[in-house]
Amino acid sequence: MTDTEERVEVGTLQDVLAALSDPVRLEMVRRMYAGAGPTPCAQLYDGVSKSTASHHFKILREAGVIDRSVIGGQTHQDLRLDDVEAAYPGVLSSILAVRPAR
Amino acid sequence: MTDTEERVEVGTLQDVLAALSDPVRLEMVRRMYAGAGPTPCAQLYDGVSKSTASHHFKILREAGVIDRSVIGGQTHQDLRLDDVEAAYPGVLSSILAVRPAR
DNA sequence: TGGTAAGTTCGATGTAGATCGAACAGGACC
DNA sequence: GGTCCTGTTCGATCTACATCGAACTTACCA
Repeated sequence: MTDTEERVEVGTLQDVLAALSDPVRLEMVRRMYAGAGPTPCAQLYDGVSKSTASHHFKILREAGVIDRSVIGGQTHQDLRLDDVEAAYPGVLSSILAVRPAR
Repeated sequence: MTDTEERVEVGTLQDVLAALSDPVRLEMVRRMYAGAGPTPCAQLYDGVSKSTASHHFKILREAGVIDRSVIGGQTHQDLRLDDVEAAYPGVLSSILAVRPAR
């Protein structure tokens, strides 16, 4: 069962850039992109604690970069690539295109 | 007379995003882009002090986003759009494409 | 009905950085 | 030589935020 929550507007360009300027968060976004689809939280980071990760998810969510959904009782994070692209064409996609291999 | 200084490599993507995530600095970059060409420092900001502006210039310079040149004894800042594009295609140009009018 | 696992929330802490004024350095110009 | 003008550097300050552990919530499962 998929239970998608209310999705807020994408934040300002400033919000989006600030959200992506943190290494932990950029890595999260990259993993979501690589995973293609809702991904359980725990697969999106390592090196920081659960509470820190949750803090970063919140910032990404408030910037409108990601979305939260609950699938079978488990929280998943979902990249809102299309929405961000619609708001700021090329910004997120070009960032994700950096470092094609590795 | 144009006296361009040693130009360092463009920083990491993280550096560039962090540099652009500050409102004062993004505005500086936008004005340089609009000006098209080396621009005197004073025209690139308002609302902050000289020393603060100089601090922001330094961060942009260290990220490889801008360049400093001295024209007729006066310091000018110059956007390194081509260099940043070469390193991270589409990133800076798509950011600058946001908010076409105003 | 416990127990475990996954996320969030809550304080607390530490550090990076945005900001300022004042002092300094280099040209242009008189 | 003096005197603006422009920009950088230097400390100092203050706030934002990245980080953690601990407590709480909810859901699944035995």
